[in-house]
Amino acid sequence: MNDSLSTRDALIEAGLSLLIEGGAEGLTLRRAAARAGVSHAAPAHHFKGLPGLHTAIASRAFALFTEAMLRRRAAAENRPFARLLAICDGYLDFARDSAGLFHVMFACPDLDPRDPDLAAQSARAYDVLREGCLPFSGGTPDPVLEGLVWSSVHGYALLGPSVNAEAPFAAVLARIVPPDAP
Amino acid sequence: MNDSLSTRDALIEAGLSLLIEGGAEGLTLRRAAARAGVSHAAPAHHFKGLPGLHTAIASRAFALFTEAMLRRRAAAENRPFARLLAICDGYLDFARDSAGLFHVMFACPDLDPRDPDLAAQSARAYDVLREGCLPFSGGTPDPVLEGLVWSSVHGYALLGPSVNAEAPFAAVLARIVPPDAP
DNA sequence: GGGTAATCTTTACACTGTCAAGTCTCGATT
DNA sequence: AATCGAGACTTGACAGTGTAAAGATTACCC
Repeated sequence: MNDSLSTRDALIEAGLSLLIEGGAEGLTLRRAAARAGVSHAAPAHHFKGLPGLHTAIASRAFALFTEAMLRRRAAAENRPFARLLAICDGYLDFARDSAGLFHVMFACPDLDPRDPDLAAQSARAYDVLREGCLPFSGGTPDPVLEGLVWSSVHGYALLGPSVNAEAPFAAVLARIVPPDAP
Repeated sequence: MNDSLSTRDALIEAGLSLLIEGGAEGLTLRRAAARAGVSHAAPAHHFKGLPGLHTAIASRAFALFTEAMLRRRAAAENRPFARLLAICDGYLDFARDSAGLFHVMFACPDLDPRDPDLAAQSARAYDVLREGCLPFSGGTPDPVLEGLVWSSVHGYALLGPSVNAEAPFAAVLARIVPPDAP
């Protein structure tokens, strides 16, 4: 039984590494099974087919995603703009360096949106962003500001090189919230 | 020869309808070939494999995308904020109603970025957005503002329901550029 | 006319996800 | 303690995918 948990995790870990190495197209049920050392039909017992594996992987990926944002935030100055920018930089780092995971998290049409684990992990990630916005609305949540920041960084991450050249994200963010006073 | 052009177009048209009917997973080389009335290997002569078909379809889809934005803009009041909002609404309409096409245009990892047709059509689409931003920067282009608007509407389109409830896009846009005076 | 290039079909191959049936192990019940 | 049974996993098969090679057919140009 502990063994079963271990192969389930092994399958998720194998899927993560396949996505990191080979991008969005690198992940395959059979390849993940092979890398985990089990037969090609083993995943069907732990997940509901490929969509199930996708959502399990996305759940883990959201945890790594949150970690990337927190890591950046911890290294930033403790001032509102610097902190929010650091969070967004973590967002952009992850989207750039782990494009395969990012793709499964946000562009995979077969994720199970009712999976409680996935919902919890993604909520945790968004909470980081939300909390970074708080200082700009006097400590009480401002849904419109949160939606704007979130949409902006997400769109910026996906559009990528088309915008970056002429508009670094720090400049974009400075149009949304006031930069720290010198 | 005219026949060859016609089957090439028939393949693209078949791909478009498959994407509209069945979403991103509805498109298949073989299905498009069958719907176009040719054998499953015919597409290989007109496109470089599936990636080639994808970029050809994306090119056409960008034209429809531009059309959706222009249609909305034409029905809007001739005031800066109303026009830019209308353009963005066209953007969001298309992303919602033609999710399959939108996915191929923006989330397909195998598009050929050097295809001149695709580059031209996507540039045409972005020009609409850019021109909608002009009145807010005194008539001279403002790359940072363009990047902000573009990222915001794109991110908003993809994050979709997670944000919409509490933050309609009109409210989001009103944080970026000043609404029209009453 | 003869040849040539393009268009399309046929055939084959490796790979994918999924399903059905069988094997095995281990724990609980009687 | 023997038996049962449920879960984990394998094996084998199937339909469907993209791609490549090789052959047919057609249209066009010299």
